[in-house]
Amino acid sequence: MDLTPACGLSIEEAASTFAALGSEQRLGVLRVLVRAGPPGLSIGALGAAAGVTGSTLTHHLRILTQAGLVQQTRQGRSIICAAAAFDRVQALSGYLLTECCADCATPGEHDHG
Amino acid sequence: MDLTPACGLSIEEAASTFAALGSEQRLGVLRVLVRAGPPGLSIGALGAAAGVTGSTLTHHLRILTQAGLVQQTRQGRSIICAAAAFDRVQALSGYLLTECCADCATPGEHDHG
DNA sequence: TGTTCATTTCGATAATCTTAGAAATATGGA
DNA sequence: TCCATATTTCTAAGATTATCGAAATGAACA
Repeated sequence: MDLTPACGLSIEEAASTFAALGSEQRLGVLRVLVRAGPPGLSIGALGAAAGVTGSTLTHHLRILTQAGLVQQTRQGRSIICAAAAFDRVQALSGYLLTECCADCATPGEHDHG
Repeated sequence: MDLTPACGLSIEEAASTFAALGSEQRLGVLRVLVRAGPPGLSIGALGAAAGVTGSTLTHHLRILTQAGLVQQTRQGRSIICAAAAFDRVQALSGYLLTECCADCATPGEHDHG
């Protein structure tokens, strides 16, 4: 039986991506990063803005990067980080909305109120 | 300074909701539940279908319920669980899309391809 | 090549999460 | 009341995650 969902995320990928977002610290980092926009921020600047530095920041950044939520590019001595949340969040909501609900509901009908 | 986002989720709520989804086991439980649709399933039936039982299931169910992803109703001897993922996923994507990106992008412009 | 700045790896500790068995609680029925 | 069923609480072990300081690596520049 094929369990691969339509949105292209396996249950393992979905879980680890959700887990990557499941930390206030990382959500804070991502927040700074997303607000910084396409140009991104160096890891140093990011750490200063988010209140996380050194090896701890490296740790969280690895998790966010592996989840595809952040992209890194070397620029001179620094490493520039930029958020890539749009696609991921769409894939994530797609995971629950399309994959999980394929049998029981039509996505698009759900209402917020 | 007010950090409350437009989508109504605080960073703490967002993080704990993401964390609730950040487990293959819980994602599996939620999957069964969402596919079961509005009528829901008893905890026993849910556990049997998802391959999780007893205290472990109680544990995961508490997390999902506290995150607002699952709702429980007593029905005779059993407790019926039903998924409430639609609203939450919308709030969650809203969190990243609206709250995080308020300064740098207009939600709605992001494209999947 | 040597120096400096930026980031990572290493190593250790504390904290949190997961899982599960056994006992306890709650509900419905005889 | 007594019994059977359904779920939870208690308790504890094992696994994973978070955090941090110090040393190490990588890149640019004199």
